[in-house]
Amino acid sequence: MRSSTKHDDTEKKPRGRPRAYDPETALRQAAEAFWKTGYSGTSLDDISAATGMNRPSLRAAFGDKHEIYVKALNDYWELKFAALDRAFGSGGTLAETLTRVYDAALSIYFSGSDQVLGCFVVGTAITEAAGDTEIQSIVAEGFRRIDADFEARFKLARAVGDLKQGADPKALALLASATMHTLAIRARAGTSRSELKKLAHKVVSVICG
Amino acid sequence: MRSSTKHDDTEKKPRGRPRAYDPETALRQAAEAFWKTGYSGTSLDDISAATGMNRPSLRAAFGDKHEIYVKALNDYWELKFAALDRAFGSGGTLAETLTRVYDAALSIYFSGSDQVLGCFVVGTAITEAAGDTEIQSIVAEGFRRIDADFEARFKLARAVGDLKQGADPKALALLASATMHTLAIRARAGTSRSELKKLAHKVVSVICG
DNA sequence: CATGTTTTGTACTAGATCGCATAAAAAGCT
DNA sequence: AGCTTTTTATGCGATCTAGTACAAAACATG
Repeated sequence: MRSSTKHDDTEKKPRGRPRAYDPETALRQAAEAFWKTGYSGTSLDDISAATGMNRPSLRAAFGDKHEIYVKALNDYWELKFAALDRAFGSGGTLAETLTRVYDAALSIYFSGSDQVLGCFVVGTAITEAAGDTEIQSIVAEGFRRIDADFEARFKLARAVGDLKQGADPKALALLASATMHTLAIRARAGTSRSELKKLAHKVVSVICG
Repeated sequence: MRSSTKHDDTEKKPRGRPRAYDPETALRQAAEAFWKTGYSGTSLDDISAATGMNRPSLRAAFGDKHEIYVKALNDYWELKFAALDRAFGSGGTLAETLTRVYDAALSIYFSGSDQVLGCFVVGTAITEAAGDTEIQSIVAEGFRRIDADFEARFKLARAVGDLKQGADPKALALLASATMHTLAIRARAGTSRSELKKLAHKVVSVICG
């Protein structure tokens, strides 16, 4: 938001003691901790261990536990949207695009360094969403966006003749999103990546065939 | 398991002080507590408050926190399977059956007394599944069974001519399960019941039409 | 009515968890 | 070098959490 995603040499050096840790990577490490054990299952000490920062530094940098989680959640959505945008935007047939989208999702779901963690949102935020309106609305907004992306792609496919005229883009978009949800769930439930790739392939065949 | 689901008058009266709470309803109350706030987010004191039992009684009746949760999880699967079996077994066309199945699922997902809680498994067990092999296998086994139920129903539909010969029952079963998953997720993310009913209707139309 | 049996209710211990207060460290500025 | 600023690091206190020990209560049996 405010500072150096790309280093900006016009910035003056800050006044006091320099930070020992990069905020971006620290947030990502905190997110990984939440990703493994969920919001309630992760203590600030866990996050402290994951980032190498001590608790007062964590608080100064990101706020309390809830704020850290919300930042991690927003960060995850950005990561995911970026990956999906790339998958949606690389051209090709509808089937090719859908396959790329699901591959991109699986790459994230299987990105855990030592375990399979699935989707951060489905795997951790959904649990909190029931009792936390802020998290709930962040989650819902992300889903809306993905639904819209799918729907736009199906409309395009129908216009181009890649999909038959009678097809309902909104209905297909919901099915496409549902497929992403089931991938997220099943990844965390232990289904292997190759199995999920087959699942995605079958779905693409049904939708496009 | 061992005793009175239906009261069994051949049982002798137990020897000591009678239980103040019915184990079955207590377990259901404990499950509702977990359902709201997840495994880690629910303390034994919360469960104690929900059931009216104090902690030593809880432990004597159900074991430690993890055992209580596992019992609640198995109990939920039983409840859900019973509802699905009814929905699958009531005859009618494929479209009618699927609609009944999703209605049954939504009835459970919206059964919370004061909030919408979605699916117990998707909303709470999936979070734990990543780091808990016992929970993971219980979850995975339930999914397998539902997948199989759907597949059997699609095979039947194809045999009866309710579905075109080229249809792939396994692929459709995965789509049908995915739809249930997305209902579970979206319910907890705040989507209204009527909206989800429409979603299910669209999916049924795509699958059957 | 005394005894044994089982459950309930209270209370204590140990450890986890979080927030915060305070000191020490590391830099820039004059 | 001394002062200011910002971060890091340590540690304390209050609360939460889980497990368990122990006494009281409630019942059946003889």
